[in-house]
Amino acid sequence: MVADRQKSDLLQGTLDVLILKVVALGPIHGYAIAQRLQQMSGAVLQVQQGSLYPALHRLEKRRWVRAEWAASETGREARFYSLTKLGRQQLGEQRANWDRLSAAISGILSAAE
Amino acid sequence: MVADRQKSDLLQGTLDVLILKVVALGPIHGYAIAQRLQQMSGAVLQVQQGSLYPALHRLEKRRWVRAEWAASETGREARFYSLTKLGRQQLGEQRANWDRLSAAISGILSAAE
DNA sequence: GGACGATACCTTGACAATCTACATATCAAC
DNA sequence: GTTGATATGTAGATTGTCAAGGTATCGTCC
Repeated sequence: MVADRQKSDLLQGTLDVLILKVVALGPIHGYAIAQRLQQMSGAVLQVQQGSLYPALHRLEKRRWVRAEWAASETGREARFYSLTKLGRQQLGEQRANWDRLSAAISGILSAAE
Repeated sequence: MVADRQKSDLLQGTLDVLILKVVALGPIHGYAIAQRLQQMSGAVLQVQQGSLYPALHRLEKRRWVRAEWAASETGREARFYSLTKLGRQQLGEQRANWDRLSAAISGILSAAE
């Protein structure tokens, strides 16, 4: 996941929860997930393919998502991912975790000098 | 940096900006930085020494912080870190980066289904 | 005197996630 | 027929963190 053109590489580990969230919005294939994240973030987030597919396989292995081949909007075959029950639970947990963490970090960064 | 007792390991790369921020509050030694982060975050963030010292050396190498030996509060010798001009600039940039990024992620995670 | 916990520094080895770059294939447009 | 978007995937390198260890000083408790 790249968050800046020049040089950024902030944030590791958040890709999973972002993917879970997008998949939770309805069955979707990998390529579209990346597009959706980019669009929803106002181009702040740009997921590289070399990050995306390993992440999807990771999530599938953990049974947080389920995959099946189906025809995409363009008529081509694509692997559609949907959230499992376990995945929905994970999404909840990790979302709470993100909230806690981002609040803690933001709090520190805005502390008065 | 550990954010959860059980299993967490969210967030990589944010340790640097957190350290820069704490150092910006005034010269401080490594051990105290870890304590301060833990305290300021309400125990959400716990920086391991194996993360802390490599990070400090990294920041020093990049000339974002400067280090010198001095006596700590307890009278013992310790390495006190202070922010350089470059470091102050970096802190500003990375803080802005964090704000952009966390806003983007939070926005996605709270999107309606 | 000796053990222990807190303070304070540090390194080593392994691991996990990401990035860059590459490879493949289909389809539409030109 | 070549380019660009769509769509999947892998390989190698890099990076940051973690777990685990080490050294040493200081105060306190027994």
